[in-house]
Amino acid sequence: MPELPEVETVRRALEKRIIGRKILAVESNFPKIVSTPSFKTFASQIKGSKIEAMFRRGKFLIFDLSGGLSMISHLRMTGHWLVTKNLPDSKFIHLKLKLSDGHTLAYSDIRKFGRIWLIERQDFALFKPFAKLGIEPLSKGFTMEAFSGRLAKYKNNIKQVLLNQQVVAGLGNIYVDEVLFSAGVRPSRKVPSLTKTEILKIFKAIRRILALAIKHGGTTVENFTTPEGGTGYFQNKLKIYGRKGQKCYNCKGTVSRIVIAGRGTHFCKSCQK
DNA sequence: ACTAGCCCCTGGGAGC
DNA sequence: TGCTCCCAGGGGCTAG
Repeated sequence: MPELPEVETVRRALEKRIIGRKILAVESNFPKIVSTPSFKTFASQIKGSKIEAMFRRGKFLIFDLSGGLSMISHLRMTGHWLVTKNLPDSKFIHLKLKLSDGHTLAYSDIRKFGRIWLIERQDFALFKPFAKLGIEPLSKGFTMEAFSGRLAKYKNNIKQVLLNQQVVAGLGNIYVDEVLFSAGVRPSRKVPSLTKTEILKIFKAIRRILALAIKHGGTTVENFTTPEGGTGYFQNKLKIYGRKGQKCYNCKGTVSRIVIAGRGTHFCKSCQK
């Protein structure tokens, strides 16, 4: 499932290959993939525009287009972007953008959870999914003060709070488990029970693990691939996620799996207090 | 203002 | 082998 490091990996790969290209034609077999505006409006507005820049905010990808428009994409569970001259014939490809250099920029999504939006750049502030988005964890604004200040609002368990995009933008199920293992904190711990030292450990782990995961091109579980069709490498570095029943790397214990907030949650009973 | 529960989807694994 | 059932999972939405 694409989280911040996977989305950043996609952004970097796309940036190298599509900036400066014009969108010549727009096609879809599933118009609902475009959330707003209507697909018809979307298609007519982006046709002929040039892709000028690419950004990421949390798990959102932003394509800045000429004419003051931004196309925004969220991959949710199984979304992919592909750039290719030989597009495979796939029922999972829901959007095809023919580019001026002969490549097709295509969006594929098995479960169709992902969504695409088109907004006027001047209306960025009105774009609802961004309005409540939390701190960008790799930005300068992500300080221990800012982080603990955000946490102070919540009484829930730390796993659920870290999954909440209003607190820190971009963490998902895999990296929350990895962060809490690294920090030695049980996912079920209520936020008010955390000591300052524990919060500091979580804070540092967030930055360290996300940066490391980006360095390794993200994590491929389920079916994350880069726009070139390659996989990430961070799955080989996972210390706790998906390791139910296996030996903890830190101690002789066994990795446990429980469900918190409807998410599979992995932790070590002896290493995480 | 925060929290719980439901919903969207499909491939794949479990059970028979 | 092949059928049916059920589940994961991000985030939007509604209700409490």
